[in-house]
Amino acid sequence: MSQVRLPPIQTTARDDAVLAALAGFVQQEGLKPGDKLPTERILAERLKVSRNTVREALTRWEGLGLVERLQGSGTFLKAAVSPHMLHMPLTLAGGNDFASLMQTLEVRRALEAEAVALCAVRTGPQELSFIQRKLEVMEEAFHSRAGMSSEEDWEFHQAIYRASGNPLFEQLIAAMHEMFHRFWEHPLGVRDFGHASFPYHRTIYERIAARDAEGARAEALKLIATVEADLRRGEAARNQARHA
Amino acid sequence: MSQVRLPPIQTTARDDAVLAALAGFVQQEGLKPGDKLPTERILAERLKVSRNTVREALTRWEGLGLVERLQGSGTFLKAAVSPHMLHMPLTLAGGNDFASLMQTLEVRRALEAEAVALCAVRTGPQELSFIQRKLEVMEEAFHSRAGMSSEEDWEFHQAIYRASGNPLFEQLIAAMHEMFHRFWEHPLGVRDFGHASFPYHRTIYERIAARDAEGARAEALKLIATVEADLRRGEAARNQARHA
DNA sequence: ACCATGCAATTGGTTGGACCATTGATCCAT
DNA sequence: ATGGATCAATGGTCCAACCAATTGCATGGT
Repeated sequence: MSQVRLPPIQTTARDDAVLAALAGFVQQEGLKPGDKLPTERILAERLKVSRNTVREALTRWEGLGLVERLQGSGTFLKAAVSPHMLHMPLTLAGGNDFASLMQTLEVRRALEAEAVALCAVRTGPQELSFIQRKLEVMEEAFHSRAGMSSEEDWEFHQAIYRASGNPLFEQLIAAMHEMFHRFWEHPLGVRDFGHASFPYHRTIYERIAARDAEGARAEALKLIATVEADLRRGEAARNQARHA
Repeated sequence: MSQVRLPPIQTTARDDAVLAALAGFVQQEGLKPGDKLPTERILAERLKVSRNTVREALTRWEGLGLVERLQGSGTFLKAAVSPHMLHMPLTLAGGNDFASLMQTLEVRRALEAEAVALCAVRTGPQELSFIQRKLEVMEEAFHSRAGMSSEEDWEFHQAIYRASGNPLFEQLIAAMHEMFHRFWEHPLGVRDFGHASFPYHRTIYERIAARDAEGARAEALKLIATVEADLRRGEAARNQARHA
């Protein structure tokens, strides 16, 4: 690495200064996600900068998902924020075709298997009961709504990722989830999608509760396999329809 | 899913509209990274919006690393941009370098194991010989420079991800790699870092060449384990020094 | 008392215009 | 031809006003 890291001195970095100050304020004030932070006008006045500058800074935080702005209401913290944090913007070029869907699923398989295993090792009793509650909600929704439980399903998985002790898993799989749903908006011909995966949610939970990391990983892999099979089944049906 | 996907009509989404229009422009014009895009003033005029609005939109892209703004010079494309892409800013709560490094490493373990296994199944003879060449370059660099071969090391791994047939793996692990190196800038006490992982590069290659997916996965896990051990060793030494 | 309607203050979103700071090219004197 | 000064282009900041959505309060009807 011959290129010594000498960033050119920045005589003008008001945005960063604003964000740094705001991060310090948040920490000092002990603000948590959901709390409201000061008005743009107040920030501008206090920091002795233009409201425009404040807005550009907040726009950056909004883009990073750290903050949510509601017109007429205020700006609210959306995630924990600390003075020293690292942002790694990731842009994925996802297509809306079968191949892209399979690719996101492959990544999900890799991440989910590891997250579930970590969860089995690390989760505490409190998080475990939280996961259990999500599981029960999901199972009830499944039975009462004849298999449509994708929202509760997702919350169950999220609870697991959160209990893995590594926030990166939650963020990455959320990205995969969103890519998946780009395609999912308009139902794509696979009826009863997700039915086959249903029983594995409980088996995964049981393996986690038993602290059986490898068992949990195996069950997660089975779950992903059923989703993959559903996907292939739908694709085959679609190809057949097209050739008819 | 009781919550039907009905996004509230947005009477005000000028920023997004600007970015959508700009993304379309970039694609239509065939602009590539490094190219300069229109002036803020021109964009404001053409899109019939205020320059401030254009600026807020570009600020979002800048925050996502898609664009670079140089005062006095212009705004330049920094990454490929297409109308349909997913932005997922990853945020790592800093403050504790060691914890952050371990978190990126856990994700890398999940992804690398799967990528290596997929590679063993899918790679063709041409990609295989490419990987072999990267391996030999890396081994020579290792021997001639007394263990410093991080650049060639990385290229070897990249070749494998590329041969996995799933571009998402390459993008995601590249993100992990960059995060890892953000902390790595200032060497943090672990001398001979990476020495222990050296032999596993060849064993991974051999398992891939033998089309042994599970064997390759096992070797990759061993490699990650050595890196993790190095990391823990350095952390322990640092803690000891602090308590002295 | 209770509830609904509507007014008014608050707050983020947008606009237009001005000026500053940096960059890069152009032009001029040597 | 070279070196330096000048100037236009461009992003960065500021200001003051207005628009649009939200919220809460006050007023009035039941």
